[in-house]
Amino acid sequence: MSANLRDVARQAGVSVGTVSNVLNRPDVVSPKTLERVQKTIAELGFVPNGFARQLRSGYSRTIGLVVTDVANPFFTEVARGVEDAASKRDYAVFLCNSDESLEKENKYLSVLIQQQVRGVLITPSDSKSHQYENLRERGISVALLDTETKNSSQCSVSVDDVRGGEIAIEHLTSLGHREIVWVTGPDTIPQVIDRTTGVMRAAKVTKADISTVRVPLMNSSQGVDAAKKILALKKMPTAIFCANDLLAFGVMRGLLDAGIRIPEDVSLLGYDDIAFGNSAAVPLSSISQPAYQLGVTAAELLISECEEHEVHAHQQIKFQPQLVMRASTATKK
Amino acid sequence: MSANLRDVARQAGVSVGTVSNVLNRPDVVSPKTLERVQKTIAELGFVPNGFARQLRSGYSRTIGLVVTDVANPFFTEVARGVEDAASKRDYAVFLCNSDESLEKENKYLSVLIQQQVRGVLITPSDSKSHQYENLRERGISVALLDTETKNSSQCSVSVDDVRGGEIAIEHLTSLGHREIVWVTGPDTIPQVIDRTTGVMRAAKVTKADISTVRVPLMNSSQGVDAAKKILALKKMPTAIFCANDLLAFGVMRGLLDAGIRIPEDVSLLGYDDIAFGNSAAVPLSSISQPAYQLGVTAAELLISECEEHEVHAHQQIKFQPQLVMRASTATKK
DNA sequence: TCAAAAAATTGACACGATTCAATTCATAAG
DNA sequence: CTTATGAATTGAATCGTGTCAATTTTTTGA
Repeated sequence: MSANLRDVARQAGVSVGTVSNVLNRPDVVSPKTLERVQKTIAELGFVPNGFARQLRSGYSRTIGLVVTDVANPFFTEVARGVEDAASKRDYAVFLCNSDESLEKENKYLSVLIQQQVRGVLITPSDSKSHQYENLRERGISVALLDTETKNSSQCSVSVDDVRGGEIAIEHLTSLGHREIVWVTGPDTIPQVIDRTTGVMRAAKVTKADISTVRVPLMNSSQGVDAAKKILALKKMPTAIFCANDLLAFGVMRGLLDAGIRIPEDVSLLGYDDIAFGNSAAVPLSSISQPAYQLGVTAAELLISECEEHEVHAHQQIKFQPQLVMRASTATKK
Repeated sequence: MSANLRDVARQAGVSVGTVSNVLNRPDVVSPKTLERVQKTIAELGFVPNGFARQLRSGYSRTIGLVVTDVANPFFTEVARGVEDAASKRDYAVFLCNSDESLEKENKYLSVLIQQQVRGVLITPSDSKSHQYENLRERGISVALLDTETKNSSQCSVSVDDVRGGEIAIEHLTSLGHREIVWVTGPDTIPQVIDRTTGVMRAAKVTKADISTVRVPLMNSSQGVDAAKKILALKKMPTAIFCANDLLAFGVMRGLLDAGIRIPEDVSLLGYDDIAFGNSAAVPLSSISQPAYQLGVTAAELLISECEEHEVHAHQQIKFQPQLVMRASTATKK
């Protein structure tokens, strides 16, 4: 059906070995031949068969990316970074969506094994999982994305979530707030755990009073539910900090609908600083993370681990979050 | 390194053909042999090599999804639909982002060919492209996503964009608006072409006066630019219709920053009805499309085409868009 | 018990690219 | 003009599995 290496060789009047060299080591081919073969390749619309190539070399040029929620613009941005970096090195990316469920995560990891990916970039949906060892035994590199790792036997690229939690509380208390509600997801999610740690640590220092409102998923409709819970509290807080912007948007909607003014009645702070933040009903103050950069760095690190397995030194890269102040947080009246 | 078919065959004292049969057609193997071979497979921890398997069979269980902008929540939602449906049928999905560039689109199509995907779901970034025939010649099914096709030799799943354009203008004119600005992207993009057709058709009927503001990309920062262009017009319109919500968000920001009130001074209508619409500074009226459903349907259609190539009848499925009225559009004062 | 039919098994070949030892070609030096 | 040297090219062998015509073994029926 479609042209293969042999067809190209015949058409160009050279051997298959030469065509292969044109593709993989163009420097050893004479310029004249190189040009002729490349022209033939273009004419026939030849594209090398990845399977055959992989069968021979033993390695694929694909990686898997497992995130907890593609619908979250933060992860979309991360995914773009991963894809751009991967594509630059001629890798293709499988995108998998775990929906914060360990079961779905494991299912996708199986799929990735079947697809014989070279490496996997994963945002764990749970703080502990043994499946990763399983992958490594099969020679598949694994790097953690947006999560820090304690053991130095793996790469990780993360943002300092503990510090992020601290910055948030420091910001709110510096505005005079002491009664703060922390709206967050399941405490099995690594980011949630770290941000909570930061929140509690800073609260201790600044003598703030934190009440936690926990929801099962970190999206905007759960945020609306959280708002209801907050409205039902005996005592309304003067500030609310949400574990991500999606939650914050939901909370904002829920509060505004109930006639609560932001930031006059209550300050609202999000996390992630997604692009919609400044288009929101009340432009949302947030903790910003370098999402795209995170993706690029992670992909580069993973691919370098894949290709230089022997000399590769595991790295744990940690970016710093940053406060972005907009209209939704203000001094306590 | 790891055991292969031949090793198993030797160890179990049978031929490679028999081992292959044990794996793929266990019913033709005698129970006695079956058990012995399976035991050997377990002992050696043999896992068949996917590359070789796929190389031989010529088929993979992967599909490619090419969208113009993953950062756009509309496409994210579509992607989720595609992935859920694909995963249900044990297919993995390569996600590719063309950024509305024909060049990037073609590059990704090459990558997908290399990966020997079984089929491709594509949102064309240009109204004409010959590359698709190229794919089909290689036995890769192609279905169009979010784009209608004229010729019945391919599947397509789309939303009636012409009608969407009409609905928008009908809505705005029914509110009394006659001076309308149409903010849109390059007129090479199929959706842009269709929506423009609808806009113009409805404008003729309702005697509305349309001026077009065109930007090179359909994202929110381009929307801000569009707002500047609108502010520079000799005569301010009373209503603005944007080709997607991201543009509308940008326009909204640009206008609000300039002190223009929405909808009091000007009505603003978006397209896509993304989730953030009702969290926006002014909740955005929009034309809604069944994004998730679009993705699910497209994936199912594509996979059925892949697997039942002979008996498959190409279908062109068209969903209908719907007006969602929020606060950003109002009667002309 | 034997021939015919059915079931089970075999193993060479194919898939398409990569590799590398062997060969041919081009260039420079003597 | 010859030889030595390096550059360019060749093509058979290889990766691990699936396929299928051919062969061997087992079952069936009289």
